[in-house]
Amino acid sequence: MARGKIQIKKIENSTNRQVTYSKRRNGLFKKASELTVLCDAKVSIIMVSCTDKLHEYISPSITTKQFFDQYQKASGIDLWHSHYEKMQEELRQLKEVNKNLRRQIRQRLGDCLENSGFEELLDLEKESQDAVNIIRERKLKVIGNKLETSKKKVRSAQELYKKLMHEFDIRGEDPQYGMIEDGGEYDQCVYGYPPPHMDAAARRILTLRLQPNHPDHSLHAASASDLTTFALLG
Amino acid sequence: MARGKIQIKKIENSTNRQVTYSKRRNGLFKKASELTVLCDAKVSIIMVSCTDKLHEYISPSITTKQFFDQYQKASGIDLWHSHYEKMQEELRQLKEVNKNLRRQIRQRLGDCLENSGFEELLDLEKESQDAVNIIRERKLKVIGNKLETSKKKVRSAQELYKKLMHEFDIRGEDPQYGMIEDGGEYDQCVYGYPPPHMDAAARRILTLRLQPNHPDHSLHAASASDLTTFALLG
DNA sequence: AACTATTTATAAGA
DNA sequence: TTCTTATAAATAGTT
Repeated sequence: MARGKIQIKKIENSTNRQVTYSKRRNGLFKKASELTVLCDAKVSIIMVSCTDKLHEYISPSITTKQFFDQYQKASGIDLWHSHYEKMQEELRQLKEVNKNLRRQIRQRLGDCLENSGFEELLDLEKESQDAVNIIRERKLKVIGNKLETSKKKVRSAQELYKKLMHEFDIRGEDPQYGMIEDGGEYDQCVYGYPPPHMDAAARRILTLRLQPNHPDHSLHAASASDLTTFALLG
Repeated sequence: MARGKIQIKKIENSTNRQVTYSKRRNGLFKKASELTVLCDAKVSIIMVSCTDKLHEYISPSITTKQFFDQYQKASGIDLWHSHYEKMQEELRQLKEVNKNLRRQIRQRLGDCLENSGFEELLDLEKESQDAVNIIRERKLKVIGNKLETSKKKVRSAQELYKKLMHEFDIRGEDPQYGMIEDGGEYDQCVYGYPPPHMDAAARRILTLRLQPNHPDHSLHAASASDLTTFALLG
C-alpha cells in the first residue's frame, strides 16, 4: 500500500513473503490491541506461518484457555465437545457390551439362570452340551497326539533294547530276554516285562500301552468317565 | 486516523464505540485475509465485544478445531488434551477386555481350541460340563413349575366338570359320563375320555398327565434324552 | 451506510 | 532485520 499497489495473491519470493508476513503481523496485532482498548473488546489472534511458526495475540485480562471456553460457550459450536461426547457414548456402549458379554459367560457357567425362559434354557443347554462335546473331541485329539508321540518313544526305546539284546546274544551272555528278541514284533515285545535299564517314564508308557491295541480308534469311542485313565500321560 | 487523530483509550460514547468496533473489526478481518493470501499463512481471530457478541475470522482451509489442536501442540498448553488421552486409553482397554470376553465365549462354544493346552482343555471341559448340569437342573425346575401349574389347571377343570356332571345327574339327563362322576378321585377321572366341552389345551394337559403319576419326583431323575417329552408343555 | 480529510500501514528500496 | 518514504489503505467524524 505504498510505493505501488499490490495484488492480493501469494508472494512468490520467499524472503519477501517472510518480510511482509512479519510486517503485516505486527500491523494486525497493533490494530487488535487498539481495538481491545478503544472498544473494550477481547481479541485472540493465532497465526501459523507457512513455515509452521506460531504467533499469537491475546487481549490482556484474558487467557487463551478462557478464550476457548468463552468461544465455545458463545458460539455453541461444538469443537471438541461433540468429539468428547462421541467418545463418552462409545465408552458407555462398550461398557454395556462388556456387561452383556460377562452375563453371557456367567450364564454359560450356570449362573444367573433365574430370568431365563424355558426355550432359552433349552437352547443354552444344547449349545453348552455341543460345546462340551467339541471340547471333549479336541481333548481326545490332543491325547491321541500325545499317544502317538509316546508310541514313537517306546518304539525307539525298543529298538535300542533290541540292539543291546543282540549284542548280549553275540557275546553269549544272559539269555534271559531271548523270547523278546525272537518275536521282533512290537506287540509281542511289550507283553513281556520291560527291561530294567528303561527309565520310569518309558516303563509307564509301556504299561499304559498294554491296554488298547489301537488307541486312536478306541479313544474316540470312549465316554467322558473313561478319560481320567489317560490323563496320567501328562 | 482521519478527521483528527484519536487517543487510544476506551471510547466512552457507547454508540461511537459500537460503530468503531464494527469498522475496525472489518478492517482487522480484511487485513487477516490479505495476510492469509499474501503469505500463505493461517490466521484465526476470535473477538468478543463488550456486549459479549462473538465474531470470528478463520482462514479458509482450516477449522477452528484444527487451530486449537495446532495451537496446543505448539504451545504445549494442555487444555483438554490429557483428558482426551485418558479417554482414549480407557476406550482401548475396554476394547481389549471386550475382545477377551468374546474369545472366552467362543472357547466355551467350542471354537478356537487349537491353542489351548491339555490342562486348559480339561478345565474347560469340566467347567462346561458343570454348566450343562446346572442348566439342566434349572430346566428341570422350570418344567416342574410348569407341571405344577398345569396340575392346578387340570384340577380346576376337573372341578368344573364334576359340577356339571352333578347338574346333569340331578336333571336325570344323559348318564353317559356316570362312571367318572362315581369315582370322584382325580386319577380315576383322567383315565376316562376327556369330556367334549373341554378346550384343546386342557385336553392336551390331561393327556400328558396320564403318564407320570408323580411328575416332580420322576422328572428329577429323568436323563437329558427324556426331556423332549415335556417340551410339549410349552 | 456513505463521504472524505486525515492518519496509519506498508511496499519497495536502502 | 530495521529505517525510510512514497503511496495505498483505513478510518474518525460528519452527513
